[in-house]
Amino acid sequence: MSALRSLAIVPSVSRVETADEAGNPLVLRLQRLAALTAADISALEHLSLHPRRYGPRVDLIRDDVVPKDAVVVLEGFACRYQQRGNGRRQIMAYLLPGDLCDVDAAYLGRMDHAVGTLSPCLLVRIPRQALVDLIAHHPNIAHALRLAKLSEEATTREWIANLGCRSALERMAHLFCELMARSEAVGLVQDGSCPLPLTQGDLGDTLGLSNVHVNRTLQEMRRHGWVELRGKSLRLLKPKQVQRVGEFSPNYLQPTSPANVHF
Amino acid sequence: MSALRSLAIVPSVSRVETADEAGNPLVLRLQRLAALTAADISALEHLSLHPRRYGPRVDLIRDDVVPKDAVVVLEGFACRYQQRGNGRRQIMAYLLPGDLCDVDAAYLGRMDHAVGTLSPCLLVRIPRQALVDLIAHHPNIAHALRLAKLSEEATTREWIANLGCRSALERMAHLFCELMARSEAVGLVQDGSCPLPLTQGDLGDTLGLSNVHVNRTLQEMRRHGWVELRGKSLRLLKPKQVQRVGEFSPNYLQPTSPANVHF
DNA sequence: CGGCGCCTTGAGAGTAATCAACGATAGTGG
DNA sequence: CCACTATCGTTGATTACTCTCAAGGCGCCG
Repeated sequence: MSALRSLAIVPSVSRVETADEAGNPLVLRLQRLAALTAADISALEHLSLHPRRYGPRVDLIRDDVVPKDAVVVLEGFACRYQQRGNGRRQIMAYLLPGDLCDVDAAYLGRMDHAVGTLSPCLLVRIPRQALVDLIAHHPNIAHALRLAKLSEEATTREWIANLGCRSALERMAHLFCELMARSEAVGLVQDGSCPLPLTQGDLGDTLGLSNVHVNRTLQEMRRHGWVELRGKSLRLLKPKQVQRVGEFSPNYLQPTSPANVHF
Repeated sequence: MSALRSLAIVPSVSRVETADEAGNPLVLRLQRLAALTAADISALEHLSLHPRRYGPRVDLIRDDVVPKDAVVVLEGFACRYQQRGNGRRQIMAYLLPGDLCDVDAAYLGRMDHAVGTLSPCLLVRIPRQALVDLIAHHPNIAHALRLAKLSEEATTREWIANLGCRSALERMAHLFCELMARSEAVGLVQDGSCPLPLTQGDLGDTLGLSNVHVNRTLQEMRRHGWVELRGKSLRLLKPKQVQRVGEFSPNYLQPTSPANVHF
């Protein structure tokens, strides 16, 4: 893995700070999952050429619709969610920068859930055919996308465990650890802080808690000196303790192919 | 869909009741997802030739291990689960007859969860290579497996919604509806009853409830006259009401390709 | 027959939801 | 520039759902 990482290192002196200041998050993400050639990287960057800005709380793919293309998040947080009859909303997955939503759009029928932005976002929509071509001509990318998908599935399972057998405090600790790790993987951690552009209501809809209880749980975390929330960013002051409380282990976020498993 | 179904109908007079009395559940399952040729069906049946019996509560794939092959359930219930540090177990998916576990074993690294039987089971393990060959030579099966995977993912998301924003009674109602629908899809519903070879403890580990509360919730469902639990089978006496309470809609269980969506 | 696992019941404790109100903040329009 | 409004965060009081602990019953298998 460290071998793969070193491929990603670009001398920062020579880098121009462009629109994507920190590098293309999709490239950063997939580079952690498979070795990419220069051609692979430029193909990915080509995909991200014409992103569009979206406001917060905007639906990208509505429930019950047949999606036409995939979505890549470049900036901001989006999510998969379901609006329930009793007025409640359940968020079933976060889409962070570098995440690709519905790669197999080609095989998808009607959506059983919606996809929408949480914060303001910079997004690219990728037509079905472009995705098919990409996968056909770039086996490394295809492999990385498969692993990314496995990672998403594992994350979904982890959320089930989170909701099913942890207290409010434990759930929140686990979620914060996950967000920190995922942010780190796409270069969004600065100074030990990662972005958290969510309202307490959003957190509640994620963790199955009321916004009032989210508020009190956050206060408890602050009281323990575990976390600091300032602006829209999160800092873990005592990462080890938060991980222990949330029973967090980052393995599920970075799946490896059998070929890569040596020990 | 009804066109697909009719392909599956075999004159029952001419059928010999063999070990798999009700037909191969894997075939039944995949036939609902794609049209299969006689060659496809015989290939699937060939896979299931040498099943093995397992007792209840037996681990099939342990946590933290690199799985070597996929598993098909022919009889009984298995599950994906995670054992948590606090002594709790969270079940993250049920594997019913006809379900194929870890089709992409070829791409899987270490498991982040375990797979084990709940009830006594009849199972087949399918070596990686056999699966790769099957997919390569049977495009219809490959397609059906993709849809089955989508169905599993949708089910996992649905469980998140179940845990995150429903009461004990609602969760249980939803789960029972799902089990009934999935059983129906593989010919396991007889007389309005489907198999439910689970203990109340298993249900608790699925729904994020204590076994005591599962017991009381079951009593409430019986008191309402909604369900009947006898032997190890479940009958919905007032299916409509149970569906309403659980906000259940079966769409997520049977994904369709865009090509199949006409209306 | 004894033991074990599972189901059942009761009592009490605790966690989280709901309801209601107020404060802070940011964006909007006059 | 400031009032205005909406959204979000915070707090208190009360309710309710679910858990834990404890004990007894039932049925099955050795």
